[in-house]
Amino acid sequence: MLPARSRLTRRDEFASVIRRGRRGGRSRLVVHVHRVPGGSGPRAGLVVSKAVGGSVVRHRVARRLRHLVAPRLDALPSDALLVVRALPPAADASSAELAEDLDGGLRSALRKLSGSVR
RNA sequence: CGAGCUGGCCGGGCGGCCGCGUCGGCGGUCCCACCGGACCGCCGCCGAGGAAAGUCCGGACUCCGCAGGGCAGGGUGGUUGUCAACGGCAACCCGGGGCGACCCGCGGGAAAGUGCCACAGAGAACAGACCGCCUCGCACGCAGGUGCGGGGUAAGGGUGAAACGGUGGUGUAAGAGACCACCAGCACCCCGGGCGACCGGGGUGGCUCGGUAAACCCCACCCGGAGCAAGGUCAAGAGGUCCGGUCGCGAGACCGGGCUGCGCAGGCGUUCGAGGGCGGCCCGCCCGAGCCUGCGGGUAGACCGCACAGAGCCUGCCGGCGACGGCAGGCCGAGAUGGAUGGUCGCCGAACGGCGCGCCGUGAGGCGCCCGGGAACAGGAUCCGGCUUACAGGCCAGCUCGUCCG
Repeated sequence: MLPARSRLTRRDEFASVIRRGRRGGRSRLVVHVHRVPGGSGPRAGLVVSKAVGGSVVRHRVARRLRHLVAPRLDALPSDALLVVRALPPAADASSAELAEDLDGGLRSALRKLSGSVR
């Protein structure tokens, strides 16, 4: 799972990643990636709002996403910040389905990122 | 064996691989004058619920206040206990339901006052003559009687949740607690029992009095306010001011440091006193030079609180009908802060489903096998005691009623 060091914790970091980062949307989730100079390893955060479901459902979705994000984090550059925002259909999706959407969202966000930077 | 009542408990299990958080230990790297700290790795312990939920009560804890008194406001509502406390719990009382085990009750006062009682019905709260019954007068008629008008009457009919006690008799033109007996009910008094709510018995009285207080209200008792974003420490901070330095002829600009903690506008006020203590108001007392409103701006980071030896949990004994209390021994049980307790695979698996197969039974159906299926409600966030609500299903104990056998 995600060690504490590679988590996003600050409110303004979340805000800037969602606001200024590159988006990759899928039906069950949205991936935001932003590069901040001086980063010491990629970090990630999750957003699961009340629209997704009750407390039990939200926690289940967050746990599954955490497990899915962890191995994919190594593939990102060390100055990357990642935010995965779950949408209501994620509530009753399996881990395999979430993985599919995560990979797809990540791919298109990274493509936009490399296009804009260069 | 069937039907039921009550109480308690559990609420998916096992394993492989990969992970997360707190704490502890060991090792390494780095910072450091010291104390110590940061990061990494390995090992070990522990790591969601019976409701963690709703946030409905009660407390612990923290801050504000403590000079009071009155009014207002809120809460509770049979009694006696129990508890840190409670609107909780226990036992009992009363009323209602059930053959019973048991269950249900927002259970003070309606004879202090006020309000409200739909529809139906003639009439609904100082009752009420629609039909009926009785009687008087007049008219008609030989008569039984009929019609019109006046009066008496709550026994009967009909309406209603409810029609102003019930049954029998005396009485009367017909009737009526008008009177009498018994019964029910009410008020008061006496005796006995019980800590008490209340129960049992007797007497007297006028003869009878509706419901609603989760309508106002009355009575008794209780109640300061805000809440862990409480609160504390540190850091940062916009602006102001002072000192020093640099640049500049100068106005000033920039840098560093100290103190303070913002700026602008408007209003009210400084012994004719705003405002605060004071929370709704008043009186009183004390403090007293600032306070209020609008606009703009800043902060919401870290640590402590906070992971706690406690109204703690488990076992046994004792007291008590019980809630609970006492004593002895043992145990230490999550602590995150964008929020850990998981992901994935395999095996086993309850409910449930199947024109499936076999056996038993007259039958509804039951049992076994096979196949499918794959677990309810729901996750801490300062901590406890309760209440309420949600919940697939399972287990245990005690008790009641019925049937059969002995």
